[in-house]
Order: sequence, then C-alpha cells, then structure tokens
Amino acid sequence: MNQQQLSIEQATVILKLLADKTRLTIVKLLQEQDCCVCEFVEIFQVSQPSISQHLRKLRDADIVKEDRRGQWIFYSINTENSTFSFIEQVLSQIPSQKEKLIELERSGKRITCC
Amino acid sequence: MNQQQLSIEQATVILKLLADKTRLTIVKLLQEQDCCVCEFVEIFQVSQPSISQHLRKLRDADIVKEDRRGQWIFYSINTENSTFSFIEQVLSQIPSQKEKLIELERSGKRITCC
DNA sequence: TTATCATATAATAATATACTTATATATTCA
DNA sequence: TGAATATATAAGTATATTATTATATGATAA
Repeated sequence: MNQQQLSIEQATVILKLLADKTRLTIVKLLQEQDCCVCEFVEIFQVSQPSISQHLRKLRDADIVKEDRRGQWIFYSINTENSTFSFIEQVLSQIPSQKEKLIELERSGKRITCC
Repeated sequence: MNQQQLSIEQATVILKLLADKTRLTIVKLLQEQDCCVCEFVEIFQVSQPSISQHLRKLRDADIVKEDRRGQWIFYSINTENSTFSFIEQVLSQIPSQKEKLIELERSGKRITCC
C-alpha cells in the first residue's frame, strides 16, 4: 500500500517545510478548513509578514494554493500535488488543531466571506 | 488506526531531524541493517565528524541507539521509542536505500565484525 | 477618487544548521 | 606498552532559517 513515489530528495524538501511548528499547524488546520492570512496571524500571534512568508514557502512547493475571495486570500491544501499522500500520512499522525478554529470563531475573528 | 500520540511540538522535533538527506538516509538504512560510523562515512563521502554529529542528534532524540562491538560502534534504530511508529510511517514512504549497502559490500567496505 | 483593509515583498538581524580541521578518547593488536 | 584504528568532541566558518519593521500592491467601500 506504500506508494513510495517520492525520491529521498523530494521527501527532505517536504519534511523541511513541515518541520516548523507554524507551518505544520497551518497545513493541519487547512486540512480542516480553508483559512485566510489574517486568521493565521490571529491564531499564531506573529506578524503578518511572518505568516505570509510561511505561506509563500508552502505555495512555492505547491503544498497549498491560494484563492482570492473579495478582500481576502484564502489558502487551501493542493490535493492534486503528487506529494499530497506523503503529507497526508504525516498529518494523520499529529493531533487535530481544530480547537484553534473554534477559539477563533468564539472570539469573533473567523472570516466567513462570500 | 492512527495513534496520534505525538504532540505537534514532538512531531516538529522528529521532522526536523528527518528533514536532512544524510540523516533520513541513515535512518532508512538502519531499518535495513545496523551500521557503524565508518560505513556511513564511506557511503556519504563526508568527514567522519560530520557523520558523528548527525548520529549524535539522532541518538540524543533516542531515535537510534549505539552498541559497541569491538573496535566499532554500531548504530541501530531504537524501536522502543514512542516516536518510532511516526518515524516508521515516514520511512515507509521513501524508497529503499539498500543499494548503498550492496555497493558497500561490493567494494569490500562492509564491516562484519563479531 | 481617496481612505481603508488585506496581503506581499524587501531589507535586515538574530539564531540555527551543517560542514570543516584539529584534537581527545577508547579499543585492539603487535 | 605503544602504534594504529574508530569514534567523539571542540572550535570555527559559511549558509540557511525565521523573525522583525518598513513599504508596496491590490481590492473594497465611503
């Protein structure tokens, strides 16, 4: 059942991207639901450029894709990427982070546009 | 079937360690067979201290353990570590590296002591 | 059209990482 | 015991990473 489709070089690229608490949490959250940049800024309590730069790395690797909805840019997981099943396997082994989305909702900071 | 026993912090520690081509290959090779330091030096064509430092990081995280056999120190995967199944899942998705051991054997550099 | 809001990029600084060479330690064997 | 071999550690250096502040860009709404 192992696909073993990734070279060891490709795997290290993906692992490096996931080996950061902010990015790993971002990707895990995106598995729950699409989110926009300002939501991540709120969740992680870091500067907006910091989040933007993390998202850029994930986007450059085609792990996530962006989708403008009015004022906001929503990010989602690019499930069509050939590395997706590898990422999914990693994510399946870490705890859900959805309490962060629930907390966001409770504090009225969830963006629900369009 | 997901154990989800790791916190996101623990997962990033492990992922950081695996997110390096040399270390990822070392761990994958150790899944095939125990190896000693000088074999890794031969395989990766880097300095002995470089390998020693990679192994130290893996050892400090209890991912591998060491076992002196005469002159040599053999490393093996610590399957008793609670992070082992997480690591196993990652490793299952990258290609076998055992051709490196076969090549080592062919060039007469394989250590088979004790 | 101008102000505001959301996001991206540039520049910079602090810290982490992964090598190298030099050297110390531990084991084996003549 | 002393030389040779295997490994670890120390010190130094180059590069990568991740944050910050300042600023640019792009969309919306008064």
